[in-house]
Amino acid sequence: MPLRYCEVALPVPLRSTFTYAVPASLDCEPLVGRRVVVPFGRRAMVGVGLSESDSPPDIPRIKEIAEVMDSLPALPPKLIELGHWISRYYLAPIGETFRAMLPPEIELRHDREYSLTDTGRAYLRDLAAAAELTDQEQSELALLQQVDGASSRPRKKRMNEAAAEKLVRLGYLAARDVLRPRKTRMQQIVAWRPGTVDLLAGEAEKRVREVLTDTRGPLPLELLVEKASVTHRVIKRLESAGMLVTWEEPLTPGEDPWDTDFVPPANVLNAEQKVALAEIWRWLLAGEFAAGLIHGVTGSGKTEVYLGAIEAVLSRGKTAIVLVPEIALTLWVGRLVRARFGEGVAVLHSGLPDIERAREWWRVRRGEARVVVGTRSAVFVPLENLGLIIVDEEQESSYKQEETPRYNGRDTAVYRARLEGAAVLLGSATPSLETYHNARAGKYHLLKLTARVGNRPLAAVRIVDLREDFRRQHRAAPVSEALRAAIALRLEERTQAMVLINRRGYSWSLLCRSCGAMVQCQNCSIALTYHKSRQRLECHYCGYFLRPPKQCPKCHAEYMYFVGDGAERVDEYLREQFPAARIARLDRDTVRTKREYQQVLGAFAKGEVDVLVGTQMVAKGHDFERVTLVGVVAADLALGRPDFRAAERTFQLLTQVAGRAGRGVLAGEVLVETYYPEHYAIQYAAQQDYISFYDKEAHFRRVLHYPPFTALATVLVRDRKVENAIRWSRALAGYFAPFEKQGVKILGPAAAPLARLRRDYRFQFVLKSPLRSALGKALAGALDFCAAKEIPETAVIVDVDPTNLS
DNA sequence: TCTGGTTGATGT
DNA sequence: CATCAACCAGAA
Repeated sequence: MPLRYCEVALPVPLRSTFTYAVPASLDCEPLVGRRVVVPFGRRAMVGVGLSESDSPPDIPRIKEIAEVMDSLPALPPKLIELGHWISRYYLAPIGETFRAMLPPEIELRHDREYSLTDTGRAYLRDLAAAAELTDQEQSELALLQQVDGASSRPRKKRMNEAAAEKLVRLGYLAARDVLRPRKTRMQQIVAWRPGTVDLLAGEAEKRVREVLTDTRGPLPLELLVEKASVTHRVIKRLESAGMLVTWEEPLTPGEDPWDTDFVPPANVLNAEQKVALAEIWRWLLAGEFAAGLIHGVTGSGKTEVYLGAIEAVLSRGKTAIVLVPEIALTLWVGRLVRARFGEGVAVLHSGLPDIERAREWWRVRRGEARVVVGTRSAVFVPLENLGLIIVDEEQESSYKQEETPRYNGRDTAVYRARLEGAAVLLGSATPSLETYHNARAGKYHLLKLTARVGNRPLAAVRIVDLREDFRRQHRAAPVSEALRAAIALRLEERTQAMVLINRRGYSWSLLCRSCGAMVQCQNCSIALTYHKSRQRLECHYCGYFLRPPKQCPKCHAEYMYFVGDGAERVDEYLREQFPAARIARLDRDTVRTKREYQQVLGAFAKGEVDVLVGTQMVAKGHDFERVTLVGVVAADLALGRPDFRAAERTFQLLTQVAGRAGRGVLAGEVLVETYYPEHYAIQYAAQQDYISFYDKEAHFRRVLHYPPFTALATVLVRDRKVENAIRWSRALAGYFAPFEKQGVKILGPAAAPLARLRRDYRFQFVLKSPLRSALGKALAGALDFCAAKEIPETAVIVDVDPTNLS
């Protein structure tokens, strides 16, 4: 038997894999796809086996694999292929790429369960019948008997694992890993005891009864407390008075107690939805790769089509992945899917504690789940026999990972579907330019949903010209007069309003009137944002903060003033204007946890809040039936920035937020404040006209050589020392120059948009090419060039298909 | 990324 | 001459 060697990918930021010898004890073990523990430098590390070979590599000292962690390979072959692709396409270190695909590294308690095979049973009979046995046979007999007995007696003794594994290899035993049954979290359910005499004293107690009998029925304790707005003490008292019955019920994983009052919507499909679904059925029946874009206006019921599609794949015996852009949505969508398909639905996202995530991951790996709902990283779940991947809100930039490996979950989904011969369905009300372009070009099938559920009209959008507002008022209030009046009207008629201001903090900068300098972060060269409640200036990139100085740090003049209103200021202003109104703020400064977020939204949904002010967060909420006004303060903040996606982002945000108004029977109105009222992104958003927006924007992109007509990548060179950053980027510029002739346009090196971030000086190249292959060649060579010129790999960050140019 | 070894500035 | 942090190379 020749020695075997195994290529192992280790989670270090290096492009190479590492070769280890396979010890004799692992002779017959296949290692590809399995996680192994190997000595690396001074410590042990967990990596994954990528390939094996018999020929010794040309390396002086070769160490041995210490241990194999999984008996079932963590990664099936298709996922290994996917990992190689990501590493190649996004120029990500191979080990870090594979780490992103593996389950979190906590060691779950696997129990290995053995059972007798037919040959094993025969062998056991032979041994038992034999007159004389060697010591070896004696112990084998004992072991086999132990296994045989284990099935009848559940309480098993400790087993000699090494010996058992040997019998597995000889074919006498079959082994499988079972996870320890999970400790199910329990929740307390409270119900009203039927027939209890009504002797209630307090208001609170009456509310409890009402909730438990008339409006809801039995509820989890926490939810009851919330719904009836009472304290736990009230419940305790009622319980000891014998008016309540309580019992425990298991809590479904990934579900919060507050989620339990969920009623799945009725699923009646309209004509368009039926057409879309029929089309999807066709792809599934063909059984080969197909990609589709489902373009449906807000509120058109894309989700119903998703559910129908999942049902279709499941009925063909295949599995499905549903990707959503953020954690909050996994819960929402997860519940919908689970309500429809029951067990066999796993929810995976980075917000879960590692243990739970690993447990769900292995549950999926062992084939115990057929549908997985999750965020970006769920595109890697080890589902086999994959039939469908759904990417909801495909335009969301959160699908792009902003650290290595810098992959895009949506694009990875398309590639994975191709690898697995599955269908991929991208859904959006405002598709990204890239995706719609693909649909137009015939690469994706295009499915349209143009009617809103219940045929509700879209809200009317009114554009408020801030220039005109200023001319009349001659002072800039945080909120335009038109919006102020509109809010006043809602307060009067007792409906609700939402105000979106896409800037955190009180003011976005502190400026010196004397010298014009802004107070900057000392690590990041970015203006510090003033937070009034915390009385300090904060850096939103690195967390640095300081007391607002009285004097200018540069010229020491005492003329500092705050410029630019943020959410905190708008909130304060509205409270001044409407002292009687109930106003709540929703942004990263007021809500830290998911709980708080739910609470604020919950209060708003229940009508306990009249006006909700907040950042993007408010754009994502669910249906609020009594919202009749959505105001967008400074809608054009993004438009002033030198970002080629600014128009697209603005259009998407406005369209999305406009969809928030008029969800119920009351008609809605949207007010959009802007200094560029004639800008096409704002005009078409007001008209909710995606196609016209696409045509216009596509035209610009084509002329200016931006995606989807040009492949784009950024190369960032960074270092603590300016000299290094400059020297290295000069050297790289020399390397890139010849590629101009091959159709790659090189811009830079220039100071990156964030010229200094977390103490690093940053210089950036932007590479463009109509030919992706040419771009790829230039990039791939760049890293080799760096290695040759002793430019540290970690100083160079390549971002392929960046979502922003910083 | 992590680790350990080397170097040079600082202090007694 | 000891101590420490900043810097650098190497990991199979």
